[in-house]
Amino acid sequence: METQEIRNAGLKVTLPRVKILEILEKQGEDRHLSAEKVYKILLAEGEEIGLATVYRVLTQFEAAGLVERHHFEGGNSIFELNTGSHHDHVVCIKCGKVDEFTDEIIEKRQLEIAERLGYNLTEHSLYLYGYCADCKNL
Amino acid sequence: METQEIRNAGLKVTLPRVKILEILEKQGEDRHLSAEKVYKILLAEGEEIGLATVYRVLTQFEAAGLVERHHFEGGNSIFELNTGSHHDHVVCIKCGKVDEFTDEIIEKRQLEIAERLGYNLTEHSLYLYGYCADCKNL
DNA sequence: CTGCCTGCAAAATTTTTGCAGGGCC
DNA sequence: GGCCCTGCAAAAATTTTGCAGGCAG
Repeated sequence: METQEIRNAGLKVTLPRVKILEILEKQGEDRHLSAEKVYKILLAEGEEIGLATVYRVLTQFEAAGLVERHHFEGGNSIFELNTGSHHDHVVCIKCGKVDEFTDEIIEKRQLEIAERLGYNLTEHSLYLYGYCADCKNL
Repeated sequence: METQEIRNAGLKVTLPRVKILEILEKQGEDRHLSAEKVYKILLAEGEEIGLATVYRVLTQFEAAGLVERHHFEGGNSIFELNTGSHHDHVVCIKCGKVDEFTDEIIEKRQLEIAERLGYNLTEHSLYLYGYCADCKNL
C-alpha cells in the first residue's frame, strides 16, 4: 500500500518514509500536522528519526504530489495527505481545529477573476479563520 | 497627516514611525512590501533605522489597524497599508507582482460556509497564484 | 523628568544544507 | 560497489527580545 505510493514517487522505500506516510494516513481528527508534530509522534512511537529527515521527506512527498503544504497563520507550515480532491480550510483561531470544505461557486469565481486580471491561475489558497462551535462560547 | 494617524494609534510620533508610514503611503506599483524591503528603502534614503525597529513598528501599526500583514507563499510576511476597503490578492509566482480584487459573491459564500460549519468567522485570507500577463509568455 | 522608543546584538523559531556513515539493489 | 538515504550538527532565514541610552511630551 504505502510502499507502492512511495515507489511511484520515484523514492526508495525506507523506514522513515513509510512511517511518516503512515502517520499522515492515520487520518483521525488531525489530518493537518506540522513537521514538528510529525516528529514528536515519531519519537512517541520510539522511532529514531531526525527532524531534518521529517522535513526532507515531507518536502519530497510534496514535490511528488502525495502531500500538500499549507501556510496557516502562525508561522509554521502544515502538511496534509493529498486525497486527490481539492478543498479549502476553516481554522479555529483558539483550539487549532481544522475543517475542510469545497465550494464550486467560489472555485468558478476565482478562475473568472484571475482571467479578468490577465493571470494564468495555477494555484490558490483560501483560509477562513474564526472560533469553532466548541470555542465560541468560552 | 501621518502624524495624526500615529497619534490616533496611541503611539508617539517619532522619525522611524513617520518614515515607515510614508513609505507605505508612497503607494506606487508596490503597495505590498516585506519588512526587509521597507528596511532597504530606509537605508537607501539614508536613514539609520534598525531592522528590528521596522518589525516593531509594523507590528504596532498592524495592532492599531493601520497596516495589514499577509503570508504569501515564500516564507516572509508582507505588509500593506490598510485602505479601509477589504480586498483579496492575486500574486504572480514569477515576477512577484500583486493585484487586488474584491468579489461580493465569494465574500458572501465564505460567511455562509463558516456559519454552516459552526464557525464564528473573524478573518479570512484568499490568495490566487499564477503567471501575470507579462510573465505568461516567457 | 518620566516613560515610551530605538539601535544593536543576541536569542528564538522554523527550515535547509553539509558531511560522513549505512544500507538497498 | 554505487548511489540514494539518514542522523547530526551547523547554517540560513525570518522575526522577536533584552538592554542601555535617547527623545517626545
